[in-house]
Amino acid sequence: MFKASENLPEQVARDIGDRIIRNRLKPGERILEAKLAETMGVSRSPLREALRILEKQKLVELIPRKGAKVTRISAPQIEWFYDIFEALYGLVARESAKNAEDEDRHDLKKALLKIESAAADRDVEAYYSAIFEFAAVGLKAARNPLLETIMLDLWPNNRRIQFASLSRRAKELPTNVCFFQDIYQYVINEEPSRVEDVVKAYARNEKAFALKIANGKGPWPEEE
Amino acid sequence: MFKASENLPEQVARDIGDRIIRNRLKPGERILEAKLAETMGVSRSPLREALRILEKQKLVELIPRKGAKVTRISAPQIEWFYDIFEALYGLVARESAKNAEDEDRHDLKKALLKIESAAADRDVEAYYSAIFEFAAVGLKAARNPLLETIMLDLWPNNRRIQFASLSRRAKELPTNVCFFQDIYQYVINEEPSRVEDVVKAYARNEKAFALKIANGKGPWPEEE
DNA sequence: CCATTCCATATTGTCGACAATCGACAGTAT
DNA sequence: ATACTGTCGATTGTCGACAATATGGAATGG
Repeated sequence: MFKASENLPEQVARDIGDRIIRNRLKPGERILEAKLAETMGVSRSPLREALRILEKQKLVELIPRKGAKVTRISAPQIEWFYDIFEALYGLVARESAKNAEDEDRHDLKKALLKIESAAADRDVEAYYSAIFEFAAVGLKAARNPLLETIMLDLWPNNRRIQFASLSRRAKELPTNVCFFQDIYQYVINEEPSRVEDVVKAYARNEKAFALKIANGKGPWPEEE
Repeated sequence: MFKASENLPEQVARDIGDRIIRNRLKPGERILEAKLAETMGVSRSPLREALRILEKQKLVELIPRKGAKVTRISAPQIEWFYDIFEALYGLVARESAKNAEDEDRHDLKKALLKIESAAADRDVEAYYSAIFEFAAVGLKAARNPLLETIMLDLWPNNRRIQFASLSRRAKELPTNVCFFQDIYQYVINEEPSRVEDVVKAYARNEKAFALKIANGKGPWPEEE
């Protein structure tokens, strides 16, 4: 089922994580090691390591001697997540504006163009792929590898929260594109505190949107 | 009464983590699973899980098929760490001031008293134990469990950085106590942005101190 | 003399089996 | 009826063995 060429636990983690993000594994659902391992054609050892990876990404909760559960995600968790996201991505933005090299600016421009074209096409999938790329470039430009690992670990959670609202976001895209244009411009002009403010505002905007969705109608079915 | 017997991987992780913090395992040093497992009288399975925990705490670096290495910690790493610490602890501080209950304020007062008495005694060990307690109370009061787990994972790294300078800190204690007195006062008065500023200033202060030590004389012997 | 290939060895990755522990349920005493 | 206790099946935790892979050094060819 999986190629042995690349790291097995990470592949398994990516697969399970994707199922969680796409809500095929429900919040609160228990994960049985033996069953999942057999389903995926691996033994329990790599599967258990995968669970540790997913715990680091806050997609599952590991309770000693009781097993793994998919983490819940509703209004409070969304607030918790975006508050952290705001603080950390504000830092990323500031440091990017301070430390970016020409190459980074070039990559950022490329990512911005992708965002713009995806938004113009109303292609939500491509749009999210593009903003991830944009974020990744910013992360690299910030020149803080520790921050980079933390943010990359948090990213699946971001995707997970956004996933539920994918269909409703099409009409919001043009508005959000402005944020990225501003961010790009301020990075180019090396205005750290400006770009920090914009990114934080963007995070608050995302938070409000996600909360509106979550409260309007629980898109994340609970299951014990 | 009796503490529920802890699970093995966490005990192993704490033991190894402590050795890293106290610099008995040197930065860059490779960790051999079989040897360490035998030394500690456990098999490789719990030891490998312990390594995953330590990776989450950024005390070791896990490289697939090449094993585990103790992470390096010198000037750049110190900057990376404290920049993140500043952003996140600023958030903790602000949220604490907003969300603290009477009980939290009471616990904070107790922790502050411990800090003050330890500082008066020039008891560096007790001082660090007390500021951890102070920080933990703040973490609880912030009412953001996600942030709490992230910060608690980062804490060993904080201790590790501070460890090298323990002996040189005795004379600095009274200065630092003022920070905590301010923090306490602003939390009590529910002034989120004030306490955020103070905590961030504290973080920058710690960063500068740690960098001074690190540059003055490399207290963290490297070893390949 | 240097680079390259190949091999022996050391080390990590994966597996299946067994032990320890948990949760549910039935049985018993009050 | 209720609370306690023992037992059983299901599930996680740990182990030792084996497979896959990396590392370092010797042999080979340029």
